[in-house]
Amino acid sequence: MSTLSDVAELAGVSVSAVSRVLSNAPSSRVSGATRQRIEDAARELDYHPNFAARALKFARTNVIAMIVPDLTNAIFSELMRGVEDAAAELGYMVLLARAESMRPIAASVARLVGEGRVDGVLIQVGDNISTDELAAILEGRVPAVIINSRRDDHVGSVILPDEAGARLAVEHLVGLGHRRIGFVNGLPTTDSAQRREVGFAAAMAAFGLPVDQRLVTRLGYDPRQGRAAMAEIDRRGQRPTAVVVANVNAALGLMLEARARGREVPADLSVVAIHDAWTAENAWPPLTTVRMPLYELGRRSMASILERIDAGTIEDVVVSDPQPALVVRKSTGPI
Amino acid sequence: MSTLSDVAELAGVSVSAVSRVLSNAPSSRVSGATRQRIEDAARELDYHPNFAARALKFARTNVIAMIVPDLTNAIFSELMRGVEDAAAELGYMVLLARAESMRPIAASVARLVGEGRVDGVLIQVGDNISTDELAAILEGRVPAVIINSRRDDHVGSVILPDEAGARLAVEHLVGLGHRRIGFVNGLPTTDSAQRREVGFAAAMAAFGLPVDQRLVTRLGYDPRQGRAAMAEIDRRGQRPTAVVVANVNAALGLMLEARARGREVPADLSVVAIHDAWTAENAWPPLTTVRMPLYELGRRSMASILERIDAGTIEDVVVSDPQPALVVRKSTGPI
DNA sequence: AACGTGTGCTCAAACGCTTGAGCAGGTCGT
DNA sequence: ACGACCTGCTCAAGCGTTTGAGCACACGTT
Repeated sequence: MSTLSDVAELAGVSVSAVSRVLSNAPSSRVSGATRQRIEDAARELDYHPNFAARALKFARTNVIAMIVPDLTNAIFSELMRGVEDAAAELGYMVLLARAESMRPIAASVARLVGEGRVDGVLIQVGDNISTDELAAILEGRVPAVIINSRRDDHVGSVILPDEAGARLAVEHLVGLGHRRIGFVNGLPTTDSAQRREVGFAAAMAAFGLPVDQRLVTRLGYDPRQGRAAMAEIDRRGQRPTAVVVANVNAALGLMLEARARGREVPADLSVVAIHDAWTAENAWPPLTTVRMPLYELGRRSMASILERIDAGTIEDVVVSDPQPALVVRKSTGPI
Repeated sequence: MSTLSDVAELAGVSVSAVSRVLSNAPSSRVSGATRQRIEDAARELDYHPNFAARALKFARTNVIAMIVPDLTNAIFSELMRGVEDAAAELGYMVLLARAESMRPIAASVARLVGEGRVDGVLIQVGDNISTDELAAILEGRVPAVIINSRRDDHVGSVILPDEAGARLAVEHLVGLGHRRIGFVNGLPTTDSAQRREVGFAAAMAAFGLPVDQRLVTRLGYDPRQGRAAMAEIDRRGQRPTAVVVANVNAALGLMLEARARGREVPADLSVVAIHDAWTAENAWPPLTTVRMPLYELGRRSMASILERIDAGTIEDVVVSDPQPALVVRKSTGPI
């Protein structure tokens, strides 16, 4: 790793000259000849500006942290792809941090920002932490954007059109003739779960269908909790002809449990999940889903945190381009 | 973000005193009283040592980069968990970089290390790049460890006991009475695929069973390629009673295609895959797998890169603790 | 009284980079 | 012929840390 002064020495000029040439400053005022010598020297020594030195000088690292509840979630990879692509285009890098519970989140965020390792944080909250707690932790002191959870506060957010997604799922099922439709949701404390439930209820109401609370569970987004939801609905002695599941992962578990209980999908039970992932098309039966713009969610989040950092703007965004779209596979059928 | 001199001012001492106290240097020689004042001041100002300044001083960032072919792979999350846990314990952070093809790998590694952003890189190679190419890129100049691919060269590696894993799968199937056993492998250029095939062949030989090349495909590790493998074996007019699939993801696709072709798993075809993941237990039928120590692979990789950085040691490690273990679910049955 | 020896601090340089200020020499206008 | 101005550079400070060297004072010894 060669430094500016190595290059300066080789080119026979001062470090300032080299710095100005290599970062082609507007007011460089360097002759063509020296410019050439400097560029040659830099190339010969394979010069790369030292990251730490620039970070120290500018109090800017061009790194943002992405904090996620778990890596297992099939949704994460698509989201992350969006974040990374946008970051790359804007000259940023992404530091990934996993945080299972709230305490590590508080600790990591404090360290990351306190030490000046990152310029800002992107936080994808899961079931594990409420938005209120989170906001309390951040207290608006650190540039942060919350993904998938809204918070009209001193911290920005970017979310998906969850109501619309849920509505699409209901419309599909109703179109197939279903009327006894269940809803398998995430934890009721989760912001996105709340919005999806609102969307579900609104869509049902629009069709003049009642929401039977015995067909509604709020156990969580994971496969295991999807299984539990199926078991719970069964235990209540209920037989919906179709269910909207708020998350692909939960839907996978739910289908498994349905089968274990002798119920065929879609013959006995139609299943449509919100969020699409590669696991959906490789499930059996291949899962009908509502594809949400996760990639764009990632991109938009990155844009939003940079806005926050550069301009101080705090915004709450809903990413609805492209619109949520129904992906019909084999897990839904006519009644 | 307060600095050392802020603390020094508040405590009424010099920055050096503060530095020595807060990094509790062995030769501090500070009175109890000033030590107390300094610590109080630091707490009051919520002082955190600036990362960039330390990095500049020590030419060390305590960050390592993890480069992966794609985030979608269910295997990745377990591996990453191991890497992160080990990193956290050792005071390191992980910078995640995705790299679809070779060129970005070369570019990112060069930048990351050249700019001194990271102290070393962990590279999980996929089907997309050969180990030879990779080694050429690195040329031993950057501290790197390759995961899942061996390379007895100027670059370290840490891999899994792939032969043993494949053997376990074969033993399970033979124990169930199968004799016409197929092998659905990753691309033949992939190092791990080669080892798994060696293990498969050796195990078959140990049982006195022939390896019928018409039952062997080498199409890739992805679900899509698993589907293609099933189709290909069918096209060859072959009917194995069981297959060993070199990767869970491919196995999922293969089961889907088998069903599409009217073959029941496990009644008509037993399927066992190498690598366990949450997708395996949520598949239908739940997939029998050979669980490999992926978490430990991650941990060991982190340990290995730090060895490389600190001591310069270049090692080639096989992670076999815990041993590969058969996880019997519902995709395999007696003939 | 002079001297060594701790003790408890401070000084200042260095890590690699950026950037406002300054300086020598040439060119131009009057 | 003399100031004004441009051109092409260099100087030096500063970002926040660490750390060897140094300094003032107190204490115990001869």
